[in-house]
Amino acid sequence: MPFPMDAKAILKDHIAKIVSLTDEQFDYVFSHFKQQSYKKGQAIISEGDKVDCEYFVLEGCLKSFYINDEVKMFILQFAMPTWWASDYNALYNGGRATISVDCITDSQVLCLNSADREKLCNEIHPVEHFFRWRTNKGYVAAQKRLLSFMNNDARHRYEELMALYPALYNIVPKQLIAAYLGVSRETLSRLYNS
Amino acid sequence: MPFPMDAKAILKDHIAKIVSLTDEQFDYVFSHFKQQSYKKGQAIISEGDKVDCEYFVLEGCLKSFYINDEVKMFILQFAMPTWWASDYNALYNGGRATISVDCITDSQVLCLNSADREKLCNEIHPVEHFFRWRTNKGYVAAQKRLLSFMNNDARHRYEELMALYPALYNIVPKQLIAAYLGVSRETLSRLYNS
DNA sequence: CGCGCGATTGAGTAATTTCAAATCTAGTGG
DNA sequence: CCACTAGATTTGAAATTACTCAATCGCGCG
Repeated sequence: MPFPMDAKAILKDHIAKIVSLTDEQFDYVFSHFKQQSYKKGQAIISEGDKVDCEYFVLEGCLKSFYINDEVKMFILQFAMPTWWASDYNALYNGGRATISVDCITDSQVLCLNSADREKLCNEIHPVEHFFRWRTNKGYVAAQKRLLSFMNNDARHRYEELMALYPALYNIVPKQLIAAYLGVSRETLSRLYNS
Repeated sequence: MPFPMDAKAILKDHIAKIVSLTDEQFDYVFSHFKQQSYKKGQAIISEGDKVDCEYFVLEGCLKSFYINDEVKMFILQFAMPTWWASDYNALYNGGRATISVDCITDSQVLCLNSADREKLCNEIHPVEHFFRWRTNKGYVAAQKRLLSFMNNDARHRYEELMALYPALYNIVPKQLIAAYLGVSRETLSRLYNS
């Protein structure tokens, strides 16, 4: 995707699905976002970083992940366009990142500072409503995934994931899918060849 | 615990930790809550119910759980005093309950209708802020638990749970702990006797 | 053509589950 | 105070499942 893209329109649409802002309000909100480009493989948040932004994906695909002591990676989230990503624990509690975020493909993001988000939430009630809605969606999704983890085996979770985001199949290497499902890549491979 | 208890003071404290409301505002907010008593084992939300309330625990202990086709139970959350519980998926998306909620011990709760919550969020900006904060906490906690599920074995998760809520050990039967950790009760038993 | 990364396959091992049986514990009624 | 019962917990043994490690395969790109 060589060039521009109306970041503003994309964000505006996204927000308008939930709350209505006047044009001035939206312009003001938008002025707090910074657009950034990243290349495939590039890190956005690395373990140990101070985290003060969250990222809205315009284009491309990010992953947020954790790497344990045995250097095994676990993927918390794939972030596709109009999704948000960050280390929300560090972002809200002010610690250093334990969750990393990087780019699976070349990506365009809008980045919003946490202090700015709080300011906007304070100044414009509908913005606060929007962020409550968004977090709520994330919460419900996380609970669903947790349940699926406890209840379903890896094959079932694999099919669930593919049904939900068919696009992933072509974009992300299978080992990342395995890291999302919480199984070894060998196990995943055996799963869908039988 | 034979008798009263200042429900109002408990909720007021809880909210005041996050946002400040005037006394009139809080009185108004509080007027939308209904206090209810439940006995040990009693159901608050059952699978298939229409869900239109969420519950703030004043006293006692609830669990929210899912039961699968093989009648195996998985616990999403133990709700202790000042925690909130409901089937948030059904509550926000308007479906029937797939998650049930019941009482592990005799309990006192304050119940808030979803329509009322939205009304209050609309009318009083700080209330919306409060609920955003609360949901955010839940979101971060759910992500942490998800990671722990992928990364740690059952023993580790058991120790984590006990470190976080030592009170549970004396209150809830071990099989419920197992249902929370996502292991069989036999495995849990073997875990902490070695 | 051959390198390198990702994906697959095989074999042995470790962890968890299931099913069944034995044990423990708190509360009840005599 | 004791016997009894229901529910909870523990233990054993076999079966299942996923893991690791190692080797092989397949394919795109220089």
